[in-house]
Amino acid sequence: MHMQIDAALNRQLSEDSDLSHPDYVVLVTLTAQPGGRLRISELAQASGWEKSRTSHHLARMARRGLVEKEACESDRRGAFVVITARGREVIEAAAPGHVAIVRRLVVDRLDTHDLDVLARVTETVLAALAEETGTALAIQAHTPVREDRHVPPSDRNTP
Amino acid sequence: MHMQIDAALNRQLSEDSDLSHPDYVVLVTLTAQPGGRLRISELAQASGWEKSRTSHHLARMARRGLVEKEACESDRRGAFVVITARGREVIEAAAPGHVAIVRRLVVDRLDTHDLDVLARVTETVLAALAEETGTALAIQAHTPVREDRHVPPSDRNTP
DNA sequence: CAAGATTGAGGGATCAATCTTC
DNA sequence: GAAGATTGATCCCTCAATCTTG
Repeated sequence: MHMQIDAALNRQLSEDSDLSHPDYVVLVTLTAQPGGRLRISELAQASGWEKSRTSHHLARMARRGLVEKEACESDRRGAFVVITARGREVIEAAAPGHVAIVRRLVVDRLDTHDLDVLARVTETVLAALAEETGTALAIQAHTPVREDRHVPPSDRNTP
Repeated sequence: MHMQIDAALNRQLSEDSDLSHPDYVVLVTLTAQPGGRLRISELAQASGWEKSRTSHHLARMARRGLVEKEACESDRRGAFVVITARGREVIEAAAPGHVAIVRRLVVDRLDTHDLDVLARVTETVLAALAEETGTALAIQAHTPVREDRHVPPSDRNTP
């Protein structure tokens, strides 16, 4: 199921915009940040990716002008990623369609109880994963399902 | 959550055996078949993969001696995949550890009610996906969760 | 032309090694 | 030595194009 959902999201995104699903995750995370700026390792943590994957992906996105890197003054090992103006344009154009398909495929099909169970199951399994792998961090909270559940369809189009 | 589960399964498999998660899916599907033999397009359908992905993956597995291809008499466009003796050895060695981690991470953490909800949610979303993409087939039933739920842990180690 | 399957190119993801700064 | 990040190799996956048989 997850495989097919992800395929559908990728398809929708690359038809309507020029973004992959990972691109979308990065841009949404950055727009949620003051200044659209984040330490690279924090972005990695927020999106649940490895350092290496994050680095490769940001390199590709920088090449396309969606983000830029900035040196960090206080810790000269580190770096920031910043969303560009073009990045903002693209994500703003892509968001409504993306949100719509997530609703169409999942949120609108399930009732309150199902969504509660899903939320709980997710937390349980993430806890199990954390135990399993020592201390795998399991932070992941882009669209808090439980909070916008009762908003009427017409008013709901934020990422 | 799915991302982390899949990463954990891949990690476990490549530590304990020499298989990736997709490798495992192919081998389990084949062993469930009389003669360990299946038409390539049926394997694609059973595993929920595209033709192209299936073809590429089988090519890699054939190169490693896990499966072989056979011509089809009745329809000379088609072909069969067959699991090799070595393929059987490998999957039999890998299965118990794989089953164990799935239990540890998911099945043993959830109660009957949660698993029922999950099963229903999965069907609902797959139905939505089928609508969305025209007629996406959504067959996927390797380990029917609902049927082995009450077997005591010690007796449960079939893929 | 449609169905079964393969191929090649290109993005995506992981691992191990590396480089720099703390 | 450890933390922040990058690199290169390699496998995985998708898309579009192709080849062959029905």
